[in-house]
Amino acid sequence: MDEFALKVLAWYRRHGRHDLPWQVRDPYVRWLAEVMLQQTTVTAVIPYFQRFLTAFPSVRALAEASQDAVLAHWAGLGYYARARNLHAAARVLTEHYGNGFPRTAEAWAALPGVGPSTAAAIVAFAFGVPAPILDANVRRVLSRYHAVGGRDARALRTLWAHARDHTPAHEAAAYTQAIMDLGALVCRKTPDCAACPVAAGCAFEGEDAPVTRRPRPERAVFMAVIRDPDRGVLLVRRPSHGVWGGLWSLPESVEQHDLPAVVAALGLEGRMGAPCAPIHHAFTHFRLSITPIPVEGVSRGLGVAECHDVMWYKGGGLGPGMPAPIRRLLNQFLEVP
DNA sequence: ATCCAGGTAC
DNA sequence: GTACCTGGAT
Ligand code: SF4
Repeated sequence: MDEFALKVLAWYRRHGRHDLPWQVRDPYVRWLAEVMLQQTTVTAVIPYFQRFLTAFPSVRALAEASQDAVLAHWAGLGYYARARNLHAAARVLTEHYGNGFPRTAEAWAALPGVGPSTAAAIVAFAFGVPAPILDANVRRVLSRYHAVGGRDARALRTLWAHARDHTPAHEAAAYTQAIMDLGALVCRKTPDCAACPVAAGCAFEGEDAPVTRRPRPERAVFMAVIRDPDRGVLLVRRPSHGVWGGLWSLPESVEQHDLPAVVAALGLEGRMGAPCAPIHHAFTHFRLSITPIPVEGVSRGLGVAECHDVMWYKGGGLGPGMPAPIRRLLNQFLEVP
């Protein structure tokens, strides 16, 4: 076996993570966990993983669920295309694989929301297939160990080749977790090289390739908080593509003076209250300022009936799937009416 | 307020 | 290349 892999495996037995809740063989569990772990840290994932798995304990249960139920259990975790893709992929799996699963990384990667690293991690963990991964942790380790500069396509190809060369034919599951843990626990942004099992062969010179950060433009929206003593707060479903796709949110407009028309289009009449203090929310690619505007005295009996894209929410329970800042905002409004 | 952690789809 | 999220640390 590759010397590098031997050392990483030996380190992992003593210092790696062995009790994460998804460390089982079940392909469904590993798939769910790997998708949740995309762009998301372990501590953020754990509570969502457990709730989600309780609600949808099998591929079939997930496939038979509504998208609303799936999004409700994903709400707050972010990157909601993951939930929509997971749901769609569950339906593909039940249709094409029955109660079975793909056995190759290529077949997994053909499913929506499963890219090369996720696919490789799934087959390595569930079936012991020696498929290389290159997530952020592995990439950091290998780019330093082999002194691969740059973040361009050529550097990426080189790193994939190194990942493939290091991945052992046996113990692929343990090695995959081991190299991820090494990146997460030792070869962090500021590496702890004194604790690293492969320091002797490492070519790291102390400088990573620079990351380019784009400036984040500002956007602003106004959101109507339409309250009714009996029915709660009115929510509308967001379009299935774009930010917060498919989640429930508040009626909104880009211009404040357009908000009454948005409310009127829902068949409602009420007084526009004074705007509340804006909420600031940062996305990867822009910053959003949300100004809530309470709408009071909505006439009883008026308003569109609840339908596929409009609902009243009284609070309590899991509730509909809402973006994190909207959830926080509503918690305030529903606590202090 | 700003930085930081983290893959896939188009 | 650009779109897509959140919570925690500083
Ligand atoms: S020696 Fe340091 S830089 Fe090299 S792989 Fe280990 S932790 Fe990373």
